[in-house]
Amino acid sequence: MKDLVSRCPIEEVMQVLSGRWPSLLIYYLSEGTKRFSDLQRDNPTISHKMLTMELRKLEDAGIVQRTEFDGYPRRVEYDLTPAGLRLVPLIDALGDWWERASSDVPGDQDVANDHIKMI
Amino acid sequence: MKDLVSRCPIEEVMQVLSGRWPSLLIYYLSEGTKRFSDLQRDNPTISHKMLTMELRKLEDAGIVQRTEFDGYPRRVEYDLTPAGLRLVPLIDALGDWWERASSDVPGDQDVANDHIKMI
DNA sequence: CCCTGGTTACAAAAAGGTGCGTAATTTACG
DNA sequence: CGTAAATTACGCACCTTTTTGTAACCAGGG
Repeated sequence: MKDLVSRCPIEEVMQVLSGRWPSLLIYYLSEGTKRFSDLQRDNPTISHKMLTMELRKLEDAGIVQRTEFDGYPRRVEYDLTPAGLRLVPLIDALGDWWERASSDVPGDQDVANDHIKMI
Repeated sequence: MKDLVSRCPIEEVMQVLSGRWPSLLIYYLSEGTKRFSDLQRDNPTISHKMLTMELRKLEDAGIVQRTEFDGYPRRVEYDLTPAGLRLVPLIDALGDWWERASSDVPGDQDVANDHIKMI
């Protein structure tokens, strides 16, 4: 999904939120300040490279604040920006919508009902 | 983004909403019933393969209703389901959030401000 | 050599595009 | 009248592009 096709804000948000990681990272960051290695522990299946790339993307989008500290083992902290914090409930609302949609569709034959609300 | 990593509803919604097309298709379908060829006209850059695949995905997710009519040239209609309709305002809220986030970040050097609200 | 956070180069995998085939019926043409 | 073409919504096979993973390397203090 390289570039936009419609110059509309919705397509733009989806461009940054699309993919497996953005929402997960935002969720874990909503718990509070995290370091690179914390986020690696939080989602063990993300590759090193993906984590840096996704964090940069979120930083560029103004969702995540990156703070670098000088020091012995170099230390970098990540937080949600105020805009990022405002985004959290919107993402939660999508999760709630999905839970409801999965449960009240009658002929929903798939495993949609054993989903666990963990974000 | 093949399979899930966290069994949480948010990751699941993002799996179906991720990408360039889902939000656009939902937007166009929120205008009312559309046929395959209508949707092709609405977004001329989507390939027919992508369009069928994305519509199937949205159908499987319970967002889109597909109705096939017998006839001379076969006719198929697509609508939003009730769940799909409930989703629309949530997506709009993301667009609004993005517009605000783009405008009130001071050091935002990119073109975020000339975005046009069209969804 | 270790640590943390990161970059780079290369390879694998996934996403996406192109074009052809198909159904059933109408219309167009010689 | 017989035949060919057009229409609509795809499925399939093949190929290119984009994304993601792997692994190796870098910095600089301990």
